[in-house]
Amino acid sequence: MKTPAELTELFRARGLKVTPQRQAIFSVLHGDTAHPTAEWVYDAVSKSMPTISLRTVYQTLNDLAAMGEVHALDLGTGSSRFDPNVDVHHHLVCDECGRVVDVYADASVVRVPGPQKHGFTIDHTEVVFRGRCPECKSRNDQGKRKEVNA
Amino acid sequence: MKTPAELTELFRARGLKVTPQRQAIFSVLHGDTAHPTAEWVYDAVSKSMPTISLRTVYQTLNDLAAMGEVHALDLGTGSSRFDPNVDVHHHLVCDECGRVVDVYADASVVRVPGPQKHGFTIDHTEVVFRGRCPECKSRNDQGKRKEVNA
DNA sequence: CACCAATCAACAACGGTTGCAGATGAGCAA
DNA sequence: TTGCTCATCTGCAACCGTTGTTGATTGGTG
Repeated sequence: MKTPAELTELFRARGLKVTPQRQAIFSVLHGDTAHPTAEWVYDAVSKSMPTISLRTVYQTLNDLAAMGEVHALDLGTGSSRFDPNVDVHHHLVCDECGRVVDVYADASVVRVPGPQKHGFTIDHTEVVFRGRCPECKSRNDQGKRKEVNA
Repeated sequence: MKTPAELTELFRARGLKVTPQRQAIFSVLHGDTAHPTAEWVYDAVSKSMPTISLRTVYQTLNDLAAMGEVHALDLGTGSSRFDPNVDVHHHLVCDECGRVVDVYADASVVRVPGPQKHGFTIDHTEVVFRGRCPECKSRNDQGKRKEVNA
């Protein structure tokens, strides 16, 4: 994603005001790879700006999404995730804790066979790899051992 | 998905009662390819059984999902879709109207490069092709013509 | 430096889904 | 068939993530 300074320019260029709240959100997002929820961003920004409202966070995240500077993801983890990485990429999701990591893989090799297209125009292809992250795996192993011992 | 008769057996085998409500839901789902929401199933069942509650529909759909007889899909269309097709397959989604159609394509050709796995174990790969269905395309074309003429 | 639209925070509303409590009825035994 | 008992059903309220609304506040332009 763009730097906070670049986003500041972009907002100004669009006639949007650059408030301290928005700047705080820019800097929280910058370099983030954890695919945060709105709530998570709210908590993070609240640390340095306790008076910010969750509503403002949603507003700014939606503005950024509308400008294409972040992507909103729905990965079935309950709430939307916001992805500051706007390069073409895919996701690896832990079905247990919801952790999401970026994956660069070539999805153009999967094609819809013509007869199955039903006349659709396909804009893009999303690939979601689902499984377990190492942390959840080891937690499960402990659980299993306990069960066996019990 | 299994036939209503087979599902009846399955429920009985599991000690679950087979109520008229459940049977009505089985027969609505059987052969359905539209990936209905709970609300849609509720409306359909209500036609023949006007007193059924939405709560019961959710309950039965969740039971079926827990038994693996339907899959719950979250495709970012607002509400969960229930898919009676439990074969391995993927989906083509219209970003405009939310229509979903099944796609049989080999996704095993997309792999996560080892270094990007972060220690995850990958259970399965979901591919979502996004675009426009023919109906929405033609509706848009009309809109565009109007704009141009206006 | 003043003005006014844009933004803010707090609150209520919203849609989808689930928890709850009392009424109902499926399945079993006699 | 009849009656018993517990799972299920229904209707309602609560819940969660998100968005609309409102008056108060604030930033940027002239």
